[in-house]
Amino acid sequence: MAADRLGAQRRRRPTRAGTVLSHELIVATAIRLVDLHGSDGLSVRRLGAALGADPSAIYRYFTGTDDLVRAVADSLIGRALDGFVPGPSWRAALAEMGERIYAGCLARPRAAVLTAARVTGRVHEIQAVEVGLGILRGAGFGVAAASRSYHAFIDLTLGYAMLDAAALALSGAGDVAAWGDVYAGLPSGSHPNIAACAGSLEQAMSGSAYASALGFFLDGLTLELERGEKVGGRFGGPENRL
Amino acid sequence: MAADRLGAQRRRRPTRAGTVLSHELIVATAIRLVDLHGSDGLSVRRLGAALGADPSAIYRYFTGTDDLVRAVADSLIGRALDGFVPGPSWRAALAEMGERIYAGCLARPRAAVLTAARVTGRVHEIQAVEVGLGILRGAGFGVAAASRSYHAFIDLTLGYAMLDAAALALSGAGDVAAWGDVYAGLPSGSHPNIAACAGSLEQAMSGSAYASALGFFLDGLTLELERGEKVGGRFGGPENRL
DNA sequence: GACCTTATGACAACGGGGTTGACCGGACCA
DNA sequence: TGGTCCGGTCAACCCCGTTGTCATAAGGTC
Repeated sequence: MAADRLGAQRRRRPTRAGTVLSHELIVATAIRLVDLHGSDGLSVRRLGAALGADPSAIYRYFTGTDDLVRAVADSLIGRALDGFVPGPSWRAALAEMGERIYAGCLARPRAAVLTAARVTGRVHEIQAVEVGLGILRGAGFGVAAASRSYHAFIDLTLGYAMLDAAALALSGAGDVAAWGDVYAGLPSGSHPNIAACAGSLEQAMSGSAYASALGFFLDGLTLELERGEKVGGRFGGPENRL
Repeated sequence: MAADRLGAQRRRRPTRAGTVLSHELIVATAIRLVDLHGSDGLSVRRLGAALGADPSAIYRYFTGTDDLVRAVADSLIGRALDGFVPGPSWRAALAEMGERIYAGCLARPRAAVLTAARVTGRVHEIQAVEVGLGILRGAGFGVAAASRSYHAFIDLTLGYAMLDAAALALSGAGDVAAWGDVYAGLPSGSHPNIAACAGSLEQAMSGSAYASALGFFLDGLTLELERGEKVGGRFGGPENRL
């Protein structure tokens, strides 16, 4: 009986602590919790406490943890792309869309780790797919090529976002410290290349490679588009390489 | 007291059930567990049961769940790159390395989801970094460029691997079903692009975009290398774009 | 306002999880 | 033979997700 998201619920009784629950409030509180205590810090019980409500009340709004996480993911997508309207250049539009999503993930790394790999199937994600496909189709890709290109694009973005977010989220907690601690002191005898790169390795690993990877990717798309236009006109056949 | 990985432990007492524990056995059993019951199926208690040992015995070998997961991750890296020797062509070598890691992740998607974002700081990962840097430096990249390129390369690979593994691991469990269920039936009025791409979207989303993305990436690296060689000789300055 | 319906919050309980400290037995060395 | 200590076991701690049941206030109807 939980989580019918159609139509705002009509009867809202304040919690014992006085707060009035809603999907939005719960999701927002969950995001705050994750930001604060890390991705492990999100638990139904803690969320209930943070809301001033009994944990089980959450099950009136979401079918379970999974459903809640998906709602969180969708909310983050919405925030990242809020107010985004693609300009005339498909390349610039795609670049901005990617940068926005990437930046949104890095802004809340702990939440991104939790959500970046999820398919939400909700409004904001659907909207993003719609806009992304529109950009690509407007550029001249056919439906098959646009679908595949969008997939490659969004996975590229989310992949880098998740890895960089994970590195950021775990900063100092052990994982990333390894780049400084473990890799810095390896002897050049057994690991000549690591030793040679010692200084720049840690710096490179803590930075982001998304921007350049996205550039390469867009270059590839551009090339493919030109090739497709030369061969098959505006709607490249489905047999394009990508 | 736990988990001094230096030197094989000398005193091994068989478990009540008769098995003789070791780091390797525990890691292998953990991988088997994850493959079987999914990433949530790995628990210290279940692992203990599967080993025929008390759960707490595991803490004699690993400091905690995190340490164990890192060991699992490193073991998977080792398997993926076992016997890999880069050939003379840096591009082919990097491509094979990427494909191996990617394939290794997809072969055990449930384990990959758990481990792909982790920095293990252990032997196999170190070996992989050493080899990868060697390939790039052999191609002519300077230390800074090689470090950055390796980062971009490995994140590209792991990012796609993790997303595709997640999609595979959750097949039928809700996430991926969304592409068929939610996106297939959207009206063309409100979502014209999704509706137009309906057929190819689901297909595109279930497939992999890694191969083409890797191709784009290698094209970009090649271009950058040529440009660097034209400008600064064999060792391009650290100010290269990537 | 009285009354019924029902949405929704609270409570208690279930099984399972990670982790720890105490215990202890047997393996190794002298 | 005896001491040391590695490493397996046990019991217990507190946290977790989830569910079934109950209680109560919101909202509509008359």
